[in-house]
Amino acid sequence: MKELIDYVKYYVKLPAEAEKAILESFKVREYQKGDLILRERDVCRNLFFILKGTVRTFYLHDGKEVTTWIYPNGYFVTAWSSFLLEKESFESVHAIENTTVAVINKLTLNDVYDKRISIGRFGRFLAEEKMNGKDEYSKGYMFLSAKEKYNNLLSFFPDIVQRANLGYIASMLGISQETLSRLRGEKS
Amino acid sequence: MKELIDYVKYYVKLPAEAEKAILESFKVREYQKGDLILRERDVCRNLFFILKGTVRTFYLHDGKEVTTWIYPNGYFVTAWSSFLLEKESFESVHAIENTTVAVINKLTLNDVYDKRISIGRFGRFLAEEKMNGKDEYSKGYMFLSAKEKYNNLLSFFPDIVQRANLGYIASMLGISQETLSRLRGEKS
DNA sequence: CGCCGAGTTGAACTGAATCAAGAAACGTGG
DNA sequence: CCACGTTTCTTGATTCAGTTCAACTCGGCG
Repeated sequence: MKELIDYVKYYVKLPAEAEKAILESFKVREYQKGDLILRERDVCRNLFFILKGTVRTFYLHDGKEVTTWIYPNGYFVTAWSSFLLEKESFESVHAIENTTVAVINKLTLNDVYDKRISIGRFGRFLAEEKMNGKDEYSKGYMFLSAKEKYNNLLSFFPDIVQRANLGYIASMLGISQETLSRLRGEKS
Repeated sequence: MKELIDYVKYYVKLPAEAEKAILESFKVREYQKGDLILRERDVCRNLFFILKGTVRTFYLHDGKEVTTWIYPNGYFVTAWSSFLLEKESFESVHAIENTTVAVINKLTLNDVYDKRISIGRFGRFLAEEKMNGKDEYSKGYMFLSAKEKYNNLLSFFPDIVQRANLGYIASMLGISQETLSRLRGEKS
């Protein structure tokens, strides 16, 4: 759980009781490679912090799986739209390695947000930072070729090739598996 | 300013003093069509709520302007990455009609966030909702053809054609001006 | 009247998708 | 530890939506 506490501390000062509140509110849970952490059409009532392993989110489009993102340990994951709006999720969350997470459900989270001002502030920073990440990502990637997208991804997530297979990575980049395979074939 | 108060009230209960704090913290400012509200490379220290008019954000890519989004009245705008991280903005904010905004600077905003719990909570909801919007948008648009993107845009922002010119709209959709012009030419 | 920005139309080109086989690698049970 | 089925990855040929470049139209306005 240290990784989670450090993550929160990166954003806000955390008094001892707030740290205690976090440790009490999150539960540790384990998944096997291949397990579905959240199934499409369920309402996602949990927020997960990955302590160990790798997770992807995906949804079905024309009967085919589309990977939306791949998350290594040290990141928060959930089906955001489902979690925030309490509606059925269009995406699934899938452990692609043996994975350990810290889980908190929405009710508990809201409770902690309201009771611990520092954690409430952290919640805002987390949302702001996620929003900003998505914003910069979508703007930055718009004009990149398939090759540039891939090199870019490798630069900030180099071991993704060990953690996720070709098809997932290609899908996450919005390119076909064949194209990505050809890119790998070329040198540099 | 009523529109702004209503916007906040949509997300949170707003005690009278909190409402007063908002009215005191935001200043009204006017821009002429064509004015730059924020210039690229400046640090954006303000958050704007559009009371009247239309605004777009854009950045330069290979010497050409790329419109990232077009906002009508009733929305918050800023150069998010610059505002949140207090770094130089890569994008500019541009009034494309005569526009009236309510402005708040970051210091004042943080102050209000900390002093008024309801407004702090609103800040988190705002960030969460923006994040979610970007998320669903980017996922939803990935597999749409140029035509579907345009029809989709028209369905939730029908008067955009009156408010923004062809080039801005095409750029915002990530398609060329020529392609959008051809789409308009087709019937239906 | 002639210029200018905005929009339209035409023709040629291209990056990446798709379709279609194969080749490797992987793991499970005998 | 090997055989066999399954999944993952590679390679080739073809196709297409949308880009690019270039020229042209239209309406407004000094």
